[in-house]
Amino acid sequence: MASPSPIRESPLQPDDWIQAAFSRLSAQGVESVRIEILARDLGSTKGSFYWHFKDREDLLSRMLLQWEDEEMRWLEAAREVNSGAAARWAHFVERSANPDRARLEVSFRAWARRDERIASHIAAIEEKRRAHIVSVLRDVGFTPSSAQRWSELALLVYLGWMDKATRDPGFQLTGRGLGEFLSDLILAASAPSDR
Amino acid sequence: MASPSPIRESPLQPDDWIQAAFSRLSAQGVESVRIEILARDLGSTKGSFYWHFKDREDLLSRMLLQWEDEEMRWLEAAREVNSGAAARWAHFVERSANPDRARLEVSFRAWARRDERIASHIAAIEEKRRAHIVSVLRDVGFTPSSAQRWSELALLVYLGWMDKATRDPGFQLTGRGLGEFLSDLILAASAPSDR
DNA sequence: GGGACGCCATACGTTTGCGTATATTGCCTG
DNA sequence: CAGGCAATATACGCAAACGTATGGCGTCCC
Repeated sequence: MASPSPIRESPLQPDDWIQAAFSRLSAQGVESVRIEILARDLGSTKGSFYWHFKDREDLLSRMLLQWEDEEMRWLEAAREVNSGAAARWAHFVERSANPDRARLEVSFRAWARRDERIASHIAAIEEKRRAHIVSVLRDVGFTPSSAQRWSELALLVYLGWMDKATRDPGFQLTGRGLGEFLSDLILAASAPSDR
Repeated sequence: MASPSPIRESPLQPDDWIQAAFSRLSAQGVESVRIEILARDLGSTKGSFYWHFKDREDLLSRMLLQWEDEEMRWLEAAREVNSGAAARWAHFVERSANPDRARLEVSFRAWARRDERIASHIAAIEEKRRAHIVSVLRDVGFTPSSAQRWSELALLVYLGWMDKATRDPGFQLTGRGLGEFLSDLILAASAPSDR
């Protein structure tokens, strides 16, 4: 678990540490991101770590920044795609339904619950995601207010799906995927036209 | 945080320790359930703890059992209430929407993600909860298969709501409550009659 | 070929938490 | 009022992690 290649040759980059830390974070939560463990995973020692990072906090904050940055960039990019609403929706759902990504996000969210700093970053991402969904729903003909309401619901379903999918591994396989859940929801929402 | 009354008089009961531990678990996760911290919270010392418990594992497993037991009992009882479906639904939602309960459950779920043992207990509760929702939906006229589908969705919304409500405290207040979310969902589900 | 510096290893001191072992205290009972 | 036991306090040894300090080793550059 999380020891990708004990054989190493060239100098370790900060990003190698960050990747190893992501791996731990995903699998076991922030608490398990331990410097000397990462060092073992990378076949190195703390000496290397403290050369690249000031301390553990430094690592953690770089992790947050990197993750947030990627999420934000993706959402930016997804907004500017000018294919149809259906395609933009599919695009969003496909990325969101990725189990590895879900595991990582769930771990960030758990972390956020114990650290106010993290929580605000999560909130920002969430808000951007919601705006994205709203724009898709509006393109499909939802009224502004119903787009708001249903985007909130869709996000709750998304959150719930991440929780469940990351706890029992069989869920994504045997059950229905996130896409189907959200489709059901949106179809139902579209049926009574407004409300 | 979590130091209810540093003044103590009569002998500490095992349950006092368990309650203090629940408090920590809710606020900061399992990792923060530390014997010597609980002792401080209770104005006591480890000596007392190890008289009542074998070790930390003992405490943790008793916590799980107690929580599971209460959830299960409640669900049993809720099933046998013979008021109308609407009342049973309201009953369920009211209990589920409790923020403190949500915080505790969310912490158990995070714990479950790192411990297979816990996960199976959570799964059992989840399953029972789903059965309860299915029975309500059926009473309201859903077909068996649509009751199944919509119960799954309702549970995802529930999970998502717990996640969100426990991360930003303003959410339960300014936004809509869990009840409204679920009502929207169920109303939408009822409209196109079947599917 | 000898510094200088980038990168890592090792050794150290400290804190925190676990679990055990051994007092200590207060009450209850004979 | 002397034990005895329930309940807790204190003291200890141990392990994991942190962060620092310092030593070693290769490479490049003059």
